[in-house]
Amino acid sequence: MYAKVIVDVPAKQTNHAFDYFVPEPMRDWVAVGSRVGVPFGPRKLQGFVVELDTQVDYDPSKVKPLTEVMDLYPPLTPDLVELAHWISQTYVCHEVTALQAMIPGALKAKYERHVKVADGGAEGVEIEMQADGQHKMLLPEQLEIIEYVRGKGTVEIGALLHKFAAAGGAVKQLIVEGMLHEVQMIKDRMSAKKVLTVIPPEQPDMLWEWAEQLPARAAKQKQVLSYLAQHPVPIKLSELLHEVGVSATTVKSLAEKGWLSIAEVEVFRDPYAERTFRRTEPLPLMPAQQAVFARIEQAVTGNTRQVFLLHGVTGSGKTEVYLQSIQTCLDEGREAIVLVPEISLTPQMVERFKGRFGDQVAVLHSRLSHGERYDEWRKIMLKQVSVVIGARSAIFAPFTRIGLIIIDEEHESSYKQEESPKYHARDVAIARAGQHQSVVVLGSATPSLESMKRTLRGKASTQQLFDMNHIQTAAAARLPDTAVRSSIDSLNVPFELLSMPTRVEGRPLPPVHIVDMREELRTGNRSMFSRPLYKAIEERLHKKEQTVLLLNRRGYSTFVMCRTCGYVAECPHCDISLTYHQSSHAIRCHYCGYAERQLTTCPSCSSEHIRHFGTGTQRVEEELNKLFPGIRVIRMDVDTTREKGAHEKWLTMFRNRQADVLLGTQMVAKGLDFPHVTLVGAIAADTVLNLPDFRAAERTFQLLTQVAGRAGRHDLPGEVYVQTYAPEHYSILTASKHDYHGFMEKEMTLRQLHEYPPFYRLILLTLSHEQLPLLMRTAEALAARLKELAAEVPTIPIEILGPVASPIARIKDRYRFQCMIKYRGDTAISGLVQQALTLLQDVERQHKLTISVDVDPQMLM
DNA sequence: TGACATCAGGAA
DNA sequence: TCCTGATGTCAG
Repeated sequence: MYAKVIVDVPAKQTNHAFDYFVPEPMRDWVAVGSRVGVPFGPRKLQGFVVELDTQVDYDPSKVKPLTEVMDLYPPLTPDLVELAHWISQTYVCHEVTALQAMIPGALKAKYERHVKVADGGAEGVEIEMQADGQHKMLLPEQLEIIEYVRGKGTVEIGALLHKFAAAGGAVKQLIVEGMLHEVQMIKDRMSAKKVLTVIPPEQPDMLWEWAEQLPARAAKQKQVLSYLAQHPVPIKLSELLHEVGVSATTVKSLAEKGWLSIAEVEVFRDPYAERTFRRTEPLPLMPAQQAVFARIEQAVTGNTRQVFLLHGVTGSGKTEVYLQSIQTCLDEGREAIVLVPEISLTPQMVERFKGRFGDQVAVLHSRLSHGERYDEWRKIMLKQVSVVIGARSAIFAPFTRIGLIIIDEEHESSYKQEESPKYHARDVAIARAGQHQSVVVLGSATPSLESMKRTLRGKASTQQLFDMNHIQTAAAARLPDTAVRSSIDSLNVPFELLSMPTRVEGRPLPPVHIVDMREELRTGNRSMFSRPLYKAIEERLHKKEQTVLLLNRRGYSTFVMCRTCGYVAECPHCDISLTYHQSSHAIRCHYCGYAERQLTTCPSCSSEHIRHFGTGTQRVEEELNKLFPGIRVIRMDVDTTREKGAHEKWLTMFRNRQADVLLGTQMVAKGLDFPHVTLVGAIAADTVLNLPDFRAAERTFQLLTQVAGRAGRHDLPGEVYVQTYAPEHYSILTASKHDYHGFMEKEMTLRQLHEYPPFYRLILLTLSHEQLPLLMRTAEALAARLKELAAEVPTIPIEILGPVASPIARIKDRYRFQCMIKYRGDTAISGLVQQALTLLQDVERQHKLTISVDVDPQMLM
């Protein structure tokens, strides 16, 4: 039997499966999805089995055997292996990169090189016979090294070199001469946590008898035996010691007598072990919820692939619909995956799922430690759970019978991974649903334009409006050979729109007041709080109600500027201004980590009038304290929530009304639900609007809608204040009227007019290199090649834009240039990109030029 | 990617 | 002639 293996070398030349022989004893263990150790040239590497076969095309005499199987159970399912291939094709990345993204970081291979004393080598003698018959004298330090290694068994090379650094090349020489044998090891970064556990005998009654046999002075041992006789179940050693009040030796001596056994038992690091979740029952559904649920239920029980786009206003009860849909899925004996944006994976959210499904739920998010994350993942793999809730990468949960995939806040850009593989979890979800014939529910109060457009397909009236651009599959067939090989599809599945236009129990959406900050300035208010918002906050303080304030950090300046000459501190390695960090009194670069002391004088004009603009939230907090002495403010931003559990701590405090104001960035806009919040203020609603991004209006609309949704969700009515310098902008106007459709229509028209997604698709290619001329030449060559290739596919209009300097033209002393491919239709053309990239292969390697490909980019940086 | 072979050029 | 660094090639 042979295995095709993708090896752990992310390079173009090795981006294909290699054949290995599977030795007889391993056959029962190796499967598609197994992690294996393989010899690769002179090295030993980790790889993933992607196929098993009885024969090979390659010269069988050159095929090497697998050296080890890393796991008892393959960490990937065959469908994930197939999906990895689809991802590597669709998003233009190496296949290992995609495979690697599917397993927890704890299983990432760590390569270690060890040495041991060679068999029969240097058996305590000073003279060793060489193969060529020569006698060689070993130097004293070499002997010392050999004795050291012999004593330890095996020693890691780095450690050995370090210890015997003084002996010069002695270690290396010993390896070359064959005295020391090199062993390459592949290790996991993390292993299952094991705990010493005491296991009572099969017949607990015996314990009493044995206790009798013990001499009277062995009182402690007797205590242990009687405890176990009363509780004849396995117990952690540490727990037993604590309960009975004895030492480990006591228990060990009992184990030596064979009366009980001590074993290492795997345990799960459960981050929620300390918590109990109040069990909840399904709530009665409102008519709109009921209608939506019925449709989903029908699809789930019908076992068909179907993608629903659920448009539900904030507070319309989407979560309850999710919960009941999952229940249906579980009743069908299938599993469910729930994706939420990292930022809204709050304790509140987890609580709702744990409350309904208890131990059936695994939770995956970035705040877990490596070990916790690994253990949650293993629960999924070992089928101990059937629901997983997590951020983006939870889409790769190794389930085998997926019935339902839910993506909450479908429009969130955090579903797009910014590093390779640059996949979009929404599209991966649809692809995976195709493999399992499962249902996908995309939920949002503000569905993305991409998703919205896909609900309109095939409807004549809207088709006209939005000019659906169907590319026939025949055209796809003429694409460059590597275009789409996989049977998986994701891009051509139409969505069905479901909607829940009202809040539960008929609660009104809160009124939104737009405050024109230009007007405030004109009438002499230079504070960041407008008079209406100031009054509103004052009123809440009076009535002991709570306020949520949102400051959009993105696009908000935190730079350092000289007020005399206008000098702005910039990073010497990147073309970006340095940001001020109040906590460390330093100014630093976001991209490369460069930092310097806070300036006291201007390096350009020596003026002392330096203005350090602190992070936006800090400034707002200061101002709040100044305006409302004694106000209790909780500030939530990257600085205050870095610590583990900090997020939860602040929110609990706010819920318990230990603060009047919750001030924060994006993270306060998502999914939070506090009954006493009656006022929501957006301090600077239009900061995003000014970014050079075609999605700026959409982002602004989404954010305002989300944050407005935090007010008045319970019995107390709420209101919202939006401060802006662009009060007439349609994204702000429509958001203030809760008018999603109005916004959508306007934005669709504009996107089409300007030839942006979702009418056109984009692929962003970014090249970077230290030397500008070489970079520019290469970028030009790439663009030219792309144009050539594009001309060969006349059925699809493909436009090549650029090359131009990237918006951030230099990062870490490397210049950056980008090309944009813009094309119509829903056909993947990544094959074309792959072809063009082969042209640059040698430049890439020789001159260390890097190219990054981003299919359907979310950020155009 | 990284281990190794091969080659060119400088120092001894 | 040896050593060093650059460049090229290959991996089952």
